[in-house]
Amino acid sequence: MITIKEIAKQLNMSTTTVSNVIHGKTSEVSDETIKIVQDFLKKVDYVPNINARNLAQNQSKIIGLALKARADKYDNLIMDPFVSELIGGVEETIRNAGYFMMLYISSDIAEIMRHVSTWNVDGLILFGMLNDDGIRVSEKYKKPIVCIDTYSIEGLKHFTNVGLNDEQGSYDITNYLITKGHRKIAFLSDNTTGVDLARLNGYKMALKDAGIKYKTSNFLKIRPRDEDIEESLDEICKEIHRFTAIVCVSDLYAVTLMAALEDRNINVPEDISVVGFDDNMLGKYHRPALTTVHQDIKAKGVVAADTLLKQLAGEKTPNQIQLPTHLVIRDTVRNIK
Amino acid sequence: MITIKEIAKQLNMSTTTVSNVIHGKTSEVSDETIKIVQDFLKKVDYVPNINARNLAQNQSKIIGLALKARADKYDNLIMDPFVSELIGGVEETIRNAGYFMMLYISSDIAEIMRHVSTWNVDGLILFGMLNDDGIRVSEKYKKPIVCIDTYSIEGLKHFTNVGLNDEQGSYDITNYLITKGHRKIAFLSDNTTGVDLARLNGYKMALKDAGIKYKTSNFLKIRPRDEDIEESLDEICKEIHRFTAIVCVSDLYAVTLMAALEDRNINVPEDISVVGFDDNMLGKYHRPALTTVHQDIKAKGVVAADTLLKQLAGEKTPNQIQLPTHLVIRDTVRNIK
DNA sequence: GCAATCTCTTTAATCGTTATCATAATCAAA
DNA sequence: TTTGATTATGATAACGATTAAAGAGATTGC
Repeated sequence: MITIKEIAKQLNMSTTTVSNVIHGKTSEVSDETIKIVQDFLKKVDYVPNINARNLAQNQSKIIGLALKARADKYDNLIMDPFVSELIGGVEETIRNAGYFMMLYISSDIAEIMRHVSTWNVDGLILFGMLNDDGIRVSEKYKKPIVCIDTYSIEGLKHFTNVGLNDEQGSYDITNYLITKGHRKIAFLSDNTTGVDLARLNGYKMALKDAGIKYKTSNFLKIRPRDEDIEESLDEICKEIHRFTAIVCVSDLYAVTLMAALEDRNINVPEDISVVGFDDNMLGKYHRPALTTVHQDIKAKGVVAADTLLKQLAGEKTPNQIQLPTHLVIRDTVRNIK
Repeated sequence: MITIKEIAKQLNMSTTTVSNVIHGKTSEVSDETIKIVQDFLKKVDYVPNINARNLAQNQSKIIGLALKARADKYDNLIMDPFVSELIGGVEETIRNAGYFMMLYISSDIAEIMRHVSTWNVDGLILFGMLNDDGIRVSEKYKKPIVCIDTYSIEGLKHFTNVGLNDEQGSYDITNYLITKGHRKIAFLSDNTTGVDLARLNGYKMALKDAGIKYKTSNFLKIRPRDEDIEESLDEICKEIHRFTAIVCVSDLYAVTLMAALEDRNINVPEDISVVGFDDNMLGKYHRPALTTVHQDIKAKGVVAADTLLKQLAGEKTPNQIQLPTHLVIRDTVRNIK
């Protein structure tokens, strides 16, 4: 690899001049010299040594994307088929801005922060990572952080969050069921924190606005995608007769549930209506096709990256950015009016 | 951020001594000094400046993972839901070995190589990237490269490839159909290169071994996931009556096809049998559940990363590593014997 | 007692860029 | 002709870590 010093020597000029040309400081260099240097740079296929540059400028041009991962491999964001869209959105955006992406998959926010300071990472995107515990660690880190899908109150005070109006989306689809005559509506999820809690609240609010009382027995708890999921599906299917519709916290669970229902000869939507949230392939190719709430997961990545880039450029950004959702009406809801 | 120089000054010793302790060169430093330095390092929470270190050592501890991406967003590896598993496999493996991962999503191999030399990347994993054209560019790059799912003859001469025995997997599932009495078997794919070609060949070979003649009309061409897919599905469904079974090049296409069949009241497996390849969620949650060929996509990433790490350590590795596949018999094949 | 041998520590060069400041050259105005 | 301003170029010190080579003390052997 050829260096600036070597180029300067071969062209009989100083490193400063070469460096100025590289950085387009045209006012400092004569047109003639600029041409000579540029031609030579092209000829020798010069690539800067980024370590030297970053050392001199105390920067890195790296943006970190940290994804939550638990030891339990089935509850691991990277195992979710649709994160790759988000990753793609982030990568594309930051590469267009001249940055690089370093990907961390870990549950240990302290470990990530250590990496991040080692590499002098310019900014960080946290996806699904930030609990109140992580805030303390992240605060030490003086560079911009943007979170995705965080509902931590503490976190929102300190960092920008990009997410959906999960509550509204969930409200809308529950309300859609109600307009179709459903009143006995269950909610299916595997936990009641973060995004899932917001979706649960939207569901509850729609019930309330329709004058339907929410009982805890309306909540169907499914196990995460692990060995016990079959057992919990079995329990859920036994409860099904109490409802005419089920709001699932995600398309994945909606499709999982529908497979289990079909195995037990319970028909969707004739016997029970099912709706999801996310609008991904899983529901799109299912038959009957899943009625669900659409979100643009790639856009989440793009917007988060854009926001971070703005912060790096010194711009102010809002604390909370909510991307829109909309209903996708397909074939899993029966009109029972 | 505290530097070695500053630490040395505060402890009244030289940077060399501090550096030696950091690098565990215990033979060079007295036990007493080691303890003093280590305690101090912990106290001030020292993190090395990686740019300075890499500059001095001419390395980067970065491994690049390059994924093919076309401008056409529907034929883009990162849009494939199941790449994320592979990414996770790579990341986990290299992080455990003290490396970092930089992700490139691009179709321009020259651009990637430029990034890679800028960053002094220690090694590279190419997924779906390497055509004969890319070889020339990659050869200039003197560091280890491991490919995933490459069938380029030229490429295999130069770089290690990690993949499946796609031919065998495809042979096996076609053969399974034959043992169930099928003889009029179509093959569905969107192209005939690389992995898809290998799978096509396996299918053809199984046909041949069973004394069944392959005709070009057996090949059903589906369009990639873009606007025209519906049109091509329509054409395919009209041809369906000529066959009793269809071997799809992937689970994704199998599921896409089955949705289209259902929309036309053609039943699987009563009217036609369908099999896939990959064994992912899509087929698992479909009803009837998809009979398919299993591959471990995360393992691909892990093995590729392991192989690269071995090469970085100076070990020799085989030119070609093929991971096993196996049949997953579910409910989309009818016995017509 | 003196050189030889170990231990441990220090000095200083190096990696490739950037950035500050100084110098040199050119030109115009006073 | 001096002065000042402008433009082009050069010399050199950072940036933070690694590392070869030299130096300083302490210990040993004869």
